[in-house]
Amino acid sequence: MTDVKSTNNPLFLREEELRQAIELLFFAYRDFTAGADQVLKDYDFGRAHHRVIHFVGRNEGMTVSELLDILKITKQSLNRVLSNLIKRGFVEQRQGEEDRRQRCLFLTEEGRKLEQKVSRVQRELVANAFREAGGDAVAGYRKVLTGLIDEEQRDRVMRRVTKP
Amino acid sequence: MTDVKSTNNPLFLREEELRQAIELLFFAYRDFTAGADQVLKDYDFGRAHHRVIHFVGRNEGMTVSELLDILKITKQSLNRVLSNLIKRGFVEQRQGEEDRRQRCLFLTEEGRKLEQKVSRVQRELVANAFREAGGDAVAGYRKVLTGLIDEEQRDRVMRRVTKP
DNA sequence: AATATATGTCAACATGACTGACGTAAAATC
DNA sequence: GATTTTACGTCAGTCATGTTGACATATATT
Repeated sequence: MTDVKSTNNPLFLREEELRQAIELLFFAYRDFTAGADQVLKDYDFGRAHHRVIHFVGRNEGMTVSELLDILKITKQSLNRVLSNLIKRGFVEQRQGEEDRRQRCLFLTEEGRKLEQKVSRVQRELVANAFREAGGDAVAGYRKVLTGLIDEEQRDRVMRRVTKP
Repeated sequence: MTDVKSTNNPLFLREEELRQAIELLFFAYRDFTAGADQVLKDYDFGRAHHRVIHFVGRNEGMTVSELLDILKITKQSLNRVLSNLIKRGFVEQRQGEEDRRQRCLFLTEEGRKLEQKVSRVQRELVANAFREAGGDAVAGYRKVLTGLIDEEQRDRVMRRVTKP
């Protein structure tokens, strides 16, 4: 039987390298989200609330359907967390000026405070990782992660990420 | 009022850079998992099953508690998916030889096939991103993601990731 | 012999996703 | 002006996956 693991088999090395990259992403994402989750628990909010606060914070005045498009969840799913956030005064809605069917979303003062608090934890984690890794590594991180985004939507997503 | 967004304010640039890095991670992870989820749906398996198959595949003979430690979920949670995988013949348990309380976990032939199938989708995605980004970028990706892993456990996790 | 550990299991519950159906107001189109 | 489409909300039921807490069983360790 052929020794697939032979050191000189470039295909195996490639596969192993890819498997490691995949696992690395799993562990990094797990620990990356852990800090924010901890803070949110004090408010009885979960990751779903966080995502709403994050994206509304970065796109003040965005509509509900824009948010749905980013999150890729159903409106019923969104509605549960969104109406909760509104009821508890972290997010507010204003009728669209041009199209009055739209509900434009904004963070309240309270919402902005929470966003800052949670974001800070994550930013500090990423800042440390960036500092340790160095500028070239950061550029590489960006390149690779960009390449992981669904090609069909990559441009649109990247415009959203880098625009605000 | 001070213009916090002034182009010459390095603090703002830093914060914006970090926010973009965070969002990038969110979108990349979302799309990275989408492909695997699709395949798993055909088997009526979810992400939880995938994680078990992945880690058992990469650590044949690992014990239940090792797996629990990696996944950071409760044994009750694990048990639901694990017993399902066993019942359906994708994973098997063997009593530990040294410590007979332990249940060592292995993929069956069927399990290995599924693991390959799902892994392949993800590996192709990552391979494309790596190819587009280039070798230096890949090194940077690894450095940064490693830095995102909880410092306390980083060495242990990295040994696990790179060992097998 | 007593205690600790590895695992399994029952029961109840929370979160956040889903589908499907239906309603309402406003915009767009015929 | 009537009709259709769009943006959003909502009710109802389901599913996947996580949680706590309590308890059982076999095996190791002390």
